[in-house]
Amino acid sequence: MTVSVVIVDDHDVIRVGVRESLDDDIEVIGEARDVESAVAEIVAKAPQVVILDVHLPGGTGGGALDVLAEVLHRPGAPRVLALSVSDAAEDVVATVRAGARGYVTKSISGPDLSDAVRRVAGGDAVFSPRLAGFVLDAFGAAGGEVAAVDEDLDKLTEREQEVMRLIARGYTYREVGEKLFISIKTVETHVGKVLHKLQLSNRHELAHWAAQRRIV
Amino acid sequence: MTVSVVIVDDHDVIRVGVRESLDDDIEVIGEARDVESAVAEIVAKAPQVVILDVHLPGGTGGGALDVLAEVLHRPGAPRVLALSVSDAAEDVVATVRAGARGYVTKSISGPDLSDAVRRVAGGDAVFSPRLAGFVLDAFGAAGGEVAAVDEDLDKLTEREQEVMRLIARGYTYREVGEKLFISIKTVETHVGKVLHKLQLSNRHELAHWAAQRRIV
DNA sequence: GGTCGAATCAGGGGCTTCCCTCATGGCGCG
DNA sequence: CGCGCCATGAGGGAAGCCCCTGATTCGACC
Repeated sequence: MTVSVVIVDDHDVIRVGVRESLDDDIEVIGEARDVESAVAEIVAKAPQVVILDVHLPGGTGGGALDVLAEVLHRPGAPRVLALSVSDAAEDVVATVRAGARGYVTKSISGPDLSDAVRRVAGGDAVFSPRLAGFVLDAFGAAGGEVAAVDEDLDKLTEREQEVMRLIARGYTYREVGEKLFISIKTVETHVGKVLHKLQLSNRHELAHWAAQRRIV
Repeated sequence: MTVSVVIVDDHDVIRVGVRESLDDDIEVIGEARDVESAVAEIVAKAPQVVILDVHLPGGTGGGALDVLAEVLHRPGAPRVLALSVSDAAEDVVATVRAGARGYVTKSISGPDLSDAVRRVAGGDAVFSPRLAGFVLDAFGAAGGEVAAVDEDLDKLTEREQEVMRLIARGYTYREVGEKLFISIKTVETHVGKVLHKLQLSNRHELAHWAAQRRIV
């Protein structure tokens, strides 16, 4: 039985690589390079599986998550296999929570990728060995916890996000104030609220937090 | 005139993608997936151009830099086009200083990649538009400066590197002192020397510096 | 045996970070 | 209209960061 797939990745080179690496019993019926065209392509072509790059330009929720949100709630939704260069726990967990049925890194071999696609099409969940631990930790241990990871960012107001980004990049309070034309004390207030809302204790953790979700 | 190339990348998918994206007048005569086999392959096949992934496993100097060091000093050395997901200034500058004749990111299109290969083969230097600025800054402004970037790390003593790593991870001076069983003042001294030797001005820049070379 | 670098540490000064309280003006919502 | 939320900002304090000078010990090297 052949499996139909749509490939979503913003890098031409990688789309070609994925397409050429897949076995003959997997048919590529569409490709897309950003959030908007991915959604359109998936709806139009209705593939069995979507191979989805996690770091995708466009959209508002961080790329791939937008596609998942848009596509999975429809009837006859495809199974989604996430493909990423990142093996950061946050990325994996967020993507799986958003509905991906598998998550493999780009270091996967051609045959293994084909195998992963077939297994996802058949209903299995597929994870690279080193990622399985993250997923089990996040779901097994947490029990019924299904809180969305991304809502953290939504808790911040516009201004807070703006300040947060600059702080995460290493600017001092003074420099942030000069950039945004506000006083240093206002910057302090914003930073204080950001740290509190995100349950962080200092600017280093904030920088790390932002780096993990590629906000910087 | 056809151009001969060797492709070096640890990801099967990307090697396939690059190979398939190249025009017919570019002949792939070899491939490699780590530092050691890359050097062997390049020496054996003597291609005109090497397409080299910047983040390569193996070796001691951070992957691609090892390959460059090993290959470029020989007679009849190939031209090297660096290929990377990263557009970080440090990566670019280090790679170019090590002898690469071009640097493009994986977001490049197939035709553009082929064009870049041909131009590098012909002796041009090729950089993605957004990277050109970094290169010009690093070389134009610095004049005849050719200092190796990696020697920066060598300038640090054992103890300084140890302290540097912990600071880069966000530990406070006090915490570093407790971890290493030395006083906070000694930590301050070490950090001061590290910052001076690396020409950095605070611990945030240090964290960024360390992250760029994957020291953390 | 003297010199030099590495590692250890102290004191102090100036700035930055983080937290606390408090206050004002604007804007939307019931 | 009052209530809450947001953005703005002030004052003050404890802790952290960065820099400076200066000092001791120890081992390596000539």
